Amino acid sequence: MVRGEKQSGRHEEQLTSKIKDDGHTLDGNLFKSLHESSSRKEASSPSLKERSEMDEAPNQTSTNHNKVDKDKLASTRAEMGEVREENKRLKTMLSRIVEDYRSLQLHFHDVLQKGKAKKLADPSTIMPTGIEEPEFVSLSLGTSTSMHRKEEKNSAAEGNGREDFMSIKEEGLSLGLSACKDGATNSIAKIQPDVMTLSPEVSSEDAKNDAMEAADQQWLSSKTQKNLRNVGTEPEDDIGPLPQAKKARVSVRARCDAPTMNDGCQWRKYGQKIAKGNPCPRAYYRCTVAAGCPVRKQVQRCADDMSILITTYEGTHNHPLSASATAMASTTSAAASMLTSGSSTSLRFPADSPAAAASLSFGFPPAAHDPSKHFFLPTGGAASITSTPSYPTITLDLTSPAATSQAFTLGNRFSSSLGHGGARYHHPTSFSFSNSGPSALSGAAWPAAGGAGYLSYGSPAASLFNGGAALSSINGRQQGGEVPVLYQPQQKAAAAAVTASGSAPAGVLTDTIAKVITSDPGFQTALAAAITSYVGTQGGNKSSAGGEGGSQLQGLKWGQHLGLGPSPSNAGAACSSALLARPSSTTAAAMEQGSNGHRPFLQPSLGLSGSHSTSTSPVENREH
DNA sequence: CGGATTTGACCTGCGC
DNA sequence: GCGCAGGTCAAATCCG
Repeated sequence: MVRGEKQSGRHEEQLTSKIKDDGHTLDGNLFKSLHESSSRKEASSPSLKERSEMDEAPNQTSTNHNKVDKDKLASTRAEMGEVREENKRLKTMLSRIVEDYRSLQLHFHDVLQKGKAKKLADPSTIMPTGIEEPEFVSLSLGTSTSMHRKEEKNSAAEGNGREDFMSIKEEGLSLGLSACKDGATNSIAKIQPDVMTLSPEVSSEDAKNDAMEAADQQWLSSKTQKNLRNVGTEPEDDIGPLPQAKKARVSVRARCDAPTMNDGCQWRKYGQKIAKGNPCPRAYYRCTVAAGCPVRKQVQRCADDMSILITTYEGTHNHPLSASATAMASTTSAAASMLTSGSSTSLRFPADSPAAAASLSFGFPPAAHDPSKHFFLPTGGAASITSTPSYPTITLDLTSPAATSQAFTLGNRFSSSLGHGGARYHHPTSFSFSNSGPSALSGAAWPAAGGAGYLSYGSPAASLFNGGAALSSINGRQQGGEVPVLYQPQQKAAAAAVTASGSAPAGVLTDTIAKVITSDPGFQTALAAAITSYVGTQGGNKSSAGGEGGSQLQGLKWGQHLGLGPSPSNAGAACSSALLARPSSTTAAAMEQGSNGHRPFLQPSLGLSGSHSTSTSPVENREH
């Protein structure tokens, strides 16, 4: 009896001390234990009372024992009273802590909402470099986040709070997101909860990811050895020689009138060379978004068809990316990931599939590519993946020589920079691409976003996604939001917007999308990376898919859909509805309101040309 | 005047 | 070892 009380008292002491220790940093376990202990005491207290009352009866038979027992009883009751008081105290404490926790949570959400509102209201606050932009996404092109993971291990202790924070914010986002703990690489990221590194982090692929990282770092190392004065303090310098591996490249072929495709990043030309077998010079660019960013790109026109621009990306951004650049980075990252992980996915549509017939028409003659690794869709119009063994490269072919009549032109994209007089030419800021059907949008929008690696899967879903993403970026940059409706979830809107014919019926398309998504884990991973690049940047905020469905898709839901969702049709429907979402700047606010203040699925693009006097891509301001 | 581009020179890797 | 090709550097030049 007394022993039970003592035990109970000890338990309370432990609890009290724990509460004192933890203060307001209350976690779920503490909540649980407090609740349990309280209820336990509630349960235990009456039993003690009953026992003491039961003990009272025999005490009346012996006066000797009576005194002793009465003393015991009194002391026991006194103890019980103490316990009850302590119980009350604990309950009060618990409720206070819960209250504090909830008010903090509310305050936190308030702050988030205010920040978003500010950002939406004042586009001038957009930081082109992304340094102070809390919703940028750090993406690795063809690399994993193992570098970050290493640092996570090192700073595991100090990262705990942050991990809790992320877990709160992301609410179980399980698409391979990991908190970006750039550590030395990006100290800013440490204090930016929304800065994340996206990568398909499948545990079984950790080794492969590490290999990729090694490849990347080796490349960086070799570069920095030669170029210490430029990037002397860059963290890559600290990385020593690493196992032999080739750096993955992602090459993009697209019809583009402009000298370069604009991908949301800032590039500086550092060289030009006439490559063998091509009269057109190859231009070399390096990313200037952040000092020392190792990402390079090569731009060259196709010798066979001058209208085709071949852009090859390589390297890993060491800085957060704007939303528009994220589109490129995420897609190319996924493509490179697929490449280096050995996944040679080829999505094949049924021969009679309307999706196959009506969608991807950016086929490319096999002879023009390295025949070593080719993946073509059977319908002729196809996305191709090229991988050269010596230098692993994925070629994303977004060209369609036949569909010039359906050229899709996105003009005046950088009206802001043009308005500032930064650009002398109108044409470089627009581009036209040839495609057909809904995927035409992806083809057209791809260069706008700077990449659409998922197209390499030949999936209309991916195409649509990238189209939507890129279009959202474009729309986000339009002044006053006065942009033509390019694509909408509704089939009617799509038909009205896309003058090109050949749109596949939405239902069939959705069906195909569902099949594609559910049948190919590689695609799931890639698509997940792309989606999380948008969902994830919202820090786990519920994202509205917008459009007619208006379904709110959290990261978790995406994970469920993309992973092993219970229903393939659900997955397809969910993805298609989300992929088709096109929140223009004019509708973004409405969407936000219509979804309990949650942000739309696709955010307006940020920081394309920013405050730079010239356009995002300097080359665009000049004629070669 | 500062920043971006141009362009010839230089470096490196690879094949013969 | 040599030549070639790809890639990079950096001084000169251009441009706003």
